[in-house]
Parts: sequence; structure tokens; C-alpha cells
Amino acid sequence: MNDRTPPNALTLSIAAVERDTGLSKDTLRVWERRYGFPKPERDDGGERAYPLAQVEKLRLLKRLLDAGHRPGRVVRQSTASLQALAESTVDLQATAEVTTAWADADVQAYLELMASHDVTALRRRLMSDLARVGMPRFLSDLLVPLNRSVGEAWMRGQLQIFEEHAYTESLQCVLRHALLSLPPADPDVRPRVLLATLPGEPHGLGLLMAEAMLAVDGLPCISMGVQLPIWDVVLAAQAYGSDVVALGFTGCANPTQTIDALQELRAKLPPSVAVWAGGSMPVLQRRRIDGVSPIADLADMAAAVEAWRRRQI
Amino acid sequence: MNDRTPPNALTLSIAAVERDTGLSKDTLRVWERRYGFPKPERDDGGERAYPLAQVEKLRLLKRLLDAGHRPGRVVRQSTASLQALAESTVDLQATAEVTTAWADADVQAYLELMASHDVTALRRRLMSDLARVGMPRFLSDLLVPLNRSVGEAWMRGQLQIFEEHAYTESLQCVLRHALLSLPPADPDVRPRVLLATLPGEPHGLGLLMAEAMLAVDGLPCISMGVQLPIWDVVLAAQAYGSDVVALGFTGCANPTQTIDALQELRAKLPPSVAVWAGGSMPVLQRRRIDGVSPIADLADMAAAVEAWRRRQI
DNA sequence: TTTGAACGCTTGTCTTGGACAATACATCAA
DNA sequence: TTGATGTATTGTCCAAGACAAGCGTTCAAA
Repeated sequence: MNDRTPPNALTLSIAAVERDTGLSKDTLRVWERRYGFPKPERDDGGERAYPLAQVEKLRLLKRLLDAGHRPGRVVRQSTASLQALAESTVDLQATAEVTTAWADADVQAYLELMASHDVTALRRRLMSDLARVGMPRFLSDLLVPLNRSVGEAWMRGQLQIFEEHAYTESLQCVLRHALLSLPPADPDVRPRVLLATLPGEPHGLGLLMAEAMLAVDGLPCISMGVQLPIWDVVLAAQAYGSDVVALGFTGCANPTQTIDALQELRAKLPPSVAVWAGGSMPVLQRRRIDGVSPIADLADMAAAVEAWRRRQI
Repeated sequence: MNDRTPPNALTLSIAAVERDTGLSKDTLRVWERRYGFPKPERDDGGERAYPLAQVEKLRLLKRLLDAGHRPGRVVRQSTASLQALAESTVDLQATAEVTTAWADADVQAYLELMASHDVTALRRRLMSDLARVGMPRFLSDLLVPLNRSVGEAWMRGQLQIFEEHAYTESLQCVLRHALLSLPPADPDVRPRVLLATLPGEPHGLGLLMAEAMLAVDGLPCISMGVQLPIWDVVLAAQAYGSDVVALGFTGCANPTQTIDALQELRAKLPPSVAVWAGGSMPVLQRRRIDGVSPIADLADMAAAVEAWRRRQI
């Protein structure tokens, strides 16, 4: 059936590489043209066939790009020197050093728990820590630094992707469980918040953390989950009578498209509805958009709630 | 700043249309060339600018394609006749009529609950129905037909996307809550199951339902969530000592890429690990892959567990 | 009547090389 | 140090052609 065997069984098509690395086909071709890397083999149909080693290097490059490095400076380098670069790079756009009430030792313990592949223990520890200190401190003192450490460990290649998935899954269980245990919020409390991410942004953990933070303060939150089309954000905000649309972003989405999408959404939404854009996407802080409030962290969000309430009086 | 104003403020770039419709840029261009639709305007840079009406029609076309229609027959038709077609189309690949123990009236009531935008009530009803009949019947008698009805209502345009997101979100809460309430499974029970979806498949609801079904039977399940890279599936199966890798698929992923990915995964995984491919993707039933068991529905999954156990004796 | 092989149409994806606009960086002046 | 201007970088878009896998149809044989 599939007799179009590639020259080497361990190669991927350009579509597969796009899937696995997050680099668009256009980008892959133009890098090849400009920098001479990647340099895929060709199958008997003349189509690009990327050896696994090159895909591995491309993944590493994508990480470095997301951390702020520029293609022209890194694409030609050897895998070894890139590895070294990744290990020395913390996060070029990292926020200033945060003094955490939580000891680094605890964060370290969590990382070791992840590496030990004991999801039950991980889940149990998350639940007991949450019960011990309460949601606000759990979020700001543990999860925020922990997520940063997880991101850094991943960048250095110390944490496998599946280990990060397992962590995300466990955390999601714990947070969702806590949310469902809360008494339903009084729908007359304001602002009513709609949470979602836009198409292209597949990560919903930040959203969940934001929802948890708002919900324990008694705000009526409705989460639409991930990748809600722009037009449906507008419809949903209307249907639920939302005062605020809170959107989550991470570095993995395309910055240009994200800005475009935010502008489009802002134009379609009635001016009375506020738009909050939160998460760790650097471009949100750099490029301000009229009528869209950037939310850098959880404290920012509390401030945004306060600001909204002051403005409504 | 953005002075490259398109001819009409209500147009989208080709990248935005790809995001919103799920049709690739290549497909959009080649349809224009072959069928004369879509016929976007051009901005002053000469780039395609799709009016909203055309994007709307493209979304409708995508739905019809996913239901089994072919582009050559539908792309040229008018929006009105497509609408009629969508309303008359149930699901060309639908499984044979299922006699449900659950009354259609109940399903109807759920659909009305979704349309009323009362997520609290929806969630409450889900929880009480679950408590009343237990997980297995909740899944097979209510959720399976309900999900089918939701899909059909969406196809007919009777349900907005955001309403479907709200339903998914509520259901996720309820199922996750139930899962966390179960006592942790004995890790010595076999088979140990790893659950995930592959890159390109963003829907995790089927996965969650499968996990719920297996977990109430006492099987130790570990879910990796959505879009786990192939190589990490292998690593995770190794790390957790999984006997079975259960993957979820829906019609929205690319069939060709899905088959490729499954073959690649099967080749990389040790033969002792079984691969189950479940979900509503038609191609899974049509094209069999050596060493991959297609799982058509929940009953099939129970049978697969049995078959696995028989083979191990 | 049903099965199966052969053929041809349909359709999505890949190809090349050129072009362009937005961003980031570097330089210089105030 | 700040602000403006110029240059380099970089991702995306475009066109038209090519091709292989999928699907339906046709025809012949069981």
C-alpha cells in the first residue's frame, strides 16, 4: 500500500515537522534557502524528508526562538553549542526576580516528583498544599514559581514533554475539583467574567488559574475553554451578559496573528465589555492595543478587577 | 501603525481564515483556482482579503466536508442550498441507529438547557444524572447519544460553537470531578492504560470518557491530555510501564496525517504494548493498520480489555 | 446478483523562486 | 539617556505546476 518508502525510514515529511516543531512549512523552506539548515533529504517523489536529528535540532531552535533568540544568530550553530546556549538561557524576557514566600526547596521537590512519574503522589501533594494555604497563596506563591521552573527545566531539556503533560493534567484535575467544590457564585456580583483562549492558543492552564483566582473572590466566571473563534467570543459575551472577556496567551502562539486577532475582537465587541489579555506572551507587554488591558500576573488581575469596579461607579 | 487598511474593514487575511475555518492556505488557494470560490478581494498589498460572508460559507462547507460530502459537489453551490443540505444531512458516516435506553426527551431537555445558557443548571443536571444511574450507563446511555445530538445540532447550525464549548467545559468538570473522587486504582491491575491524543487532534472529551469508563472498572489509567508528540507517547508508555496506549480521534484532524502518525507510533513502540485507536474518525474503520486496534465505541473498548486479558494468560 | 480488478477523475499537498511589509537592530543626533 | 532615522532581518504571501492517494465508476468474471 504505502510503497513510497523514503530513503531512510527515520524521516518525517514537512507536514509532520510542522506539527512536531510548530515551525510553519514556509519558515522551514525559507530557512533552508537562507541559512542552509535544515537540509532535508528527498524521497523518491522529490519531497523533503527530514531526518530525526534535524527535527530534534529544529525543536531546540524553536525553544530558543520562543525565549527571545533570533534565527539569524542561532540557526547555523551546531546542536552542541545550541544545547549550551539553551542551558545558559533562562528567559530573556523573564519578569524581574520574584521573591517567593515559598521555599525553592518545595519547588525542587515538585520537580523531582514529576521526574519520578508518580502522578498519584503529585496529585496528592498538590491537593494537600492547596488545602493548607488556600487558593490565592497556592496560586501566587506555589504555582507561579513552579510553572516558571517547569518552563525553565523544559527549556534546558531536563524535563520531557510528557512529564510536563502529566503535570498539567494533574494540576488541571486539582484546580477543576476545587472550582466545582465552590458554592455557585451570585450572578449579580460584578464584573461577570468570560474566560477563553483564541484560536491558535492551545494552552488552557493559565485560564484555569485565572478562573480559580477570580472564583474564590466570588466573581461569577464562565470558562469557554480553549480556541474559541473570535465571533463566538462576541456571541458568548452577549449571551452571558459578561462585563469582562479575559483571554489567556502563551509564547507558543504566533505573535502577529495574536495581535491581529485581539484587534479584530476588540472591534467586534461592544465598548462596554472590557478585554483583558493575560499570560506570558512577551508581545502583549510591548505592543499595547486600544481597549485591551494587558495582565502581567495574578496581582495585575486583582488590580484590574478593582479598576473595573472604580470605573463603574 | 497599521495603515495597510484593507478595502473593506470586515475582511480577514488568508491566515485568519485558515485559523477560523480549519481549511489550509493551500486548500483555500486551490479552491479559488479550481472552483472559483472563495473569491476574496485584495488589499492594497495584493493579498487576499476574505469578506465575512465568504468565511461564513467556508465554515459551512467545512462542516459538510467533515460529514462526508465532497468539495466538487458542494463548493459551487449557493449558501442557501448548502444550508438546506446541512439541515437534511444527518451524518453520512453515522453508525447504525442505536436503540437508547435513555428517552429522546431527556436528550432534548439537555439541548434546551444548552440553548438557555444556564451552565450552572446544566452542570447540576449532569451531576445528578451521573449519581442516579452510575458511570457506565451515564456514559453509554446518555453521553453517547447526547454527543451525537450535539454534533448534529451543530451541523444544522442550531447550536453555536460557544454553546458547544460551554457544554464540553461543563461535562469536563463533572467527569474530572468523578474521576478524582474514585479511590486510586491498584497499580498491579492489568492492563495499565495510557491515554492521549496525537498532535493535530485537539479534542480531549472522548479521552476523558474512555478514562472514566476504564477507571470505574478499576483499571489504572494515566491521561496525558491532548496533542502529545509521538516520541513522547513512547517515552511515557515506557516510564509508566503501560500495557496499552489508547488514543482518541475525531473527524477534525487530517485523516492522512493521522494514519501516518499511527504507523509511525506503532513502529516506535515495543510490540508488547497494544495500541487502541478510538473515536469518531471514519478513516479508522476503513483503513486497518497492523498492530492498531480500532475501537468504535465504549462497548468495543470493554471487549478490547477482555481480549487483552485473554491474550496475556 | 455479487465480487473484484482496472481505469480515470478528484483533491489535498508539495514544489520553486520571487516579493514585500513589519519588526528588530544599529547608528547618529539632541 | 532619550528619540529619530536608516538598514537588516524575517515570516508570510503569491503563482502555477506537479503528483499521488482516495474515491467512484465501469466492466468482466464468478
